[in-house]
Amino acid sequence: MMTANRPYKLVLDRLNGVGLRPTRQRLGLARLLFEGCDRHVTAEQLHGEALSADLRVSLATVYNTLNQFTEAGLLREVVVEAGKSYFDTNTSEHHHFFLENTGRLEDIPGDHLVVQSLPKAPVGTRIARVDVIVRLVEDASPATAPFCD
Amino acid sequence: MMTANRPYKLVLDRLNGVGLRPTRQRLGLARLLFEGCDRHVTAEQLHGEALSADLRVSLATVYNTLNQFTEAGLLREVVVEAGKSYFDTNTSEHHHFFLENTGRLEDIPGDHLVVQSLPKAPVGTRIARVDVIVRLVEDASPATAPFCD
DNA sequence: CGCAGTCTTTAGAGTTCTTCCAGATTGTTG
DNA sequence: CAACAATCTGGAAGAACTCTAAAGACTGCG
Ligand SMILES: [Mn+2]
Ligand SMILES: [Mn+2]
Ligand SMILES: [Zn+2]
Ligand SMILES: [Zn+2]
Repeated sequence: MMTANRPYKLVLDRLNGVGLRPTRQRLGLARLLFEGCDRHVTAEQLHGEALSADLRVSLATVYNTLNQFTEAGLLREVVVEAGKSYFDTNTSEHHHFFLENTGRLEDIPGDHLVVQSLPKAPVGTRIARVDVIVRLVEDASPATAPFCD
Repeated sequence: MMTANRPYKLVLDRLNGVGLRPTRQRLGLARLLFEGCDRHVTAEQLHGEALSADLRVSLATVYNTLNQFTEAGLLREVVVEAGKSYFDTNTSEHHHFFLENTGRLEDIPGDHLVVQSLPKAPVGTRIARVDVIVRLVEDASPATAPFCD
C-alpha cells in the first residue's frame, strides 16, 4: 500500500531473530500481525485476513504459525472464553477488557490497573503470569439520567 | 457414608430455592458439589465422580446441570484454558491460582489480592466481573546461576 | 390413585475449535 | 542446481460441548 520493502525487512528480521525460517506464509502472516498497531486476533480471523490479502495459506498453517510465534515470544495467548483463543501482538505486561457482547478483546490503557498484595506462590511453584480480565457487558439503558455509583 | 438424610435435605432446599425440580440426577450431583468444601470441577470430573458414586447419569446431563446451576447462581464458571470450563462452588467474589502443570484451580486465600485503580468501563458498557488468574508453574531448578537479560 | 401435561434425561448425532497426519512443496546449504 | 530438512496442506481426527428426538419422571388434579 505505502511500503513494499522496508516493512518486509522488519518482519523478516523478527523471524530470523527467533530462528523461524522465513517462508512465504510466515512472512505474510507476520506482516498482517506486526505491521500495524497492536492486535488481538483469533486464528479464524487471521486466516480470513490472509485470504483477503491474497496470501494462500491453510488454516492449519495459521494455527501452527500462531503457536510457533507464541512459543517464540512474539505473541501471547489470552484465554477469555472456553473454546476460543486470542493471540495478542502486545507481549508486554498488561491486562484486558473483554466485551462479552461483541467478543472483542482490548488492552486496558495505561498503567491504570494494579494488582496488589499478590500472595506468594505455594511452595514448589512460582508465578508464571497474572492475567486480569475485566468483562464488560452492554450498558442497559442508552441515554439515561446520571446515576450515582 | 456418615449421613443419609440431613444433607439430602439441605441440597433439596437449595434446589427448591432456585426453582429446579429435585430429580435423582440433580440431587446426586448437588450432593457431590455442595456437601463437602468448596470445589472447582470440570464436567468430565464430576461425571466420573458420579459414576463412582453409583449415580447413573449421562455426561449430557452433567453439562445441563452445571449450566443450570450456574444460571441459577449456585455455581460460577471459570475459564482458564481454551477449551475447558471449570465450575466453582464458591460464588463469592474471589480469584484463582491455576497450576498449569496439574490443571488444578484453587482459590487465592483470604483477601490477599486486591485489584486497584480499575479504569472506568468504556461508554455504553459496564463491568460485569473482574477475573484474576495467577498462573503457577512448577518451580524449576532451586538454585541456578543468575542470568542477565 | 390415575392420567395429562410438563419437565428432565439420554444416546447419539452435530458443532466448533484445534491438532494430527502423510504426502507434496519450499528454503537452505554446499 | 541437487539434496535434505523444514514446512505446508487438505482432510481426518480429537476434544469439549450442545442439540435432537424420543423415552422417562414429576406434579397437580380429578
Ligand atoms: Mn495453544
Ligand atoms: Mn456455559
Ligand atoms: Zn493485549
Ligand atoms: Zn474459586
